[in-house]
Amino acid sequence: MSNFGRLDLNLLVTLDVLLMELNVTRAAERLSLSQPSVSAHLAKLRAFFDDPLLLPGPRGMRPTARAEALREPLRQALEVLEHTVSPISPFEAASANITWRVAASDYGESTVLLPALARLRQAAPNSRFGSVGTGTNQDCPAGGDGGGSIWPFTLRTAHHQGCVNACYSRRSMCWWGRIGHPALTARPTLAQFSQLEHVVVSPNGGGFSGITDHTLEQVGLSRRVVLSVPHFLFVKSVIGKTDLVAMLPERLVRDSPEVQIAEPPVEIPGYELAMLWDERSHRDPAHQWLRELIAQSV
DNA sequence: AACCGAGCTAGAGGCCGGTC
DNA sequence: GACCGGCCTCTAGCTCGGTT
Repeated sequence: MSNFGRLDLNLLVTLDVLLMELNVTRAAERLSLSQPSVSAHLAKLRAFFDDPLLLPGPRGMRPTARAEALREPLRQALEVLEHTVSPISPFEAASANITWRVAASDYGESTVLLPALARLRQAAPNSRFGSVGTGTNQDCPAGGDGGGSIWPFTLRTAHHQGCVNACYSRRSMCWWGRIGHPALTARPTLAQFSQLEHVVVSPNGGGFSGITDHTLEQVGLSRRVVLSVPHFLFVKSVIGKTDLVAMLPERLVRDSPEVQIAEPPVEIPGYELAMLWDERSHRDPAHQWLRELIAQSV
């Protein structure tokens, strides 16, 4: 149809009802239009199809052969359209068969995803769950195979423009070193603390400063960061087997037998545990369901 | 603000089938 | 055949909302 682009698709709805009712007045009532309006629609349809479509007959109208040929394909096409534009149905986790992908650091995996995993498996047994690392320069994930993506424990950066951010927990930082580390029992001054050899976690790779360094900068000091690693769990091994010390999330190492905690000579502000997700996934029912589950599990 | 299109009400007229 | 009722079509004048 060469002039299809100029066709008012509402006219097809009118035609569909006309072919069901075979009566302009009843079609108008069904469409909540006036009878002259439906009559005008019919006139436009006749002009478009270059066919009378409906002819006056005994007790109503009779469809032409062209109209009869249109009836079923039109009905099917409108059903597809109606389904396409109808409101999104609520997410049914029990029967859903989708794949979620979540970007998280190893700390996020152990403290956020692990507690959520059992509930996730129970509530959505037919769905899959993929944990992907927080690599360098990654933008907000755009959504998985019909599921979605979430970034727990990620600091908002320029790469996360267009993401929705929800903080669901505040965490504190503690000073950690190996069992028997002399510095941790000597209650060092701030200057002595700064001279110790530190290890930092840089999930994006290669960074040598963090919240602690920003705090020290404000009092005119800087610490010796001699090791930067991308994974939190590796730091546990490092500080348990060397004289390096680290400022780490309290929950990460509190059950580790090789390390001990000490009060740092300076108060380090805590951090927000947050989820980030693509704005396009914000209203997706499956995505909303997973976000809610993770938030409840933390 | 002017214009345009869609839709409304109200009214007139034509066509058709049923009834007397 | 005349009359009546139901239905369709068209026109006029109006409102309303969107566009220019």
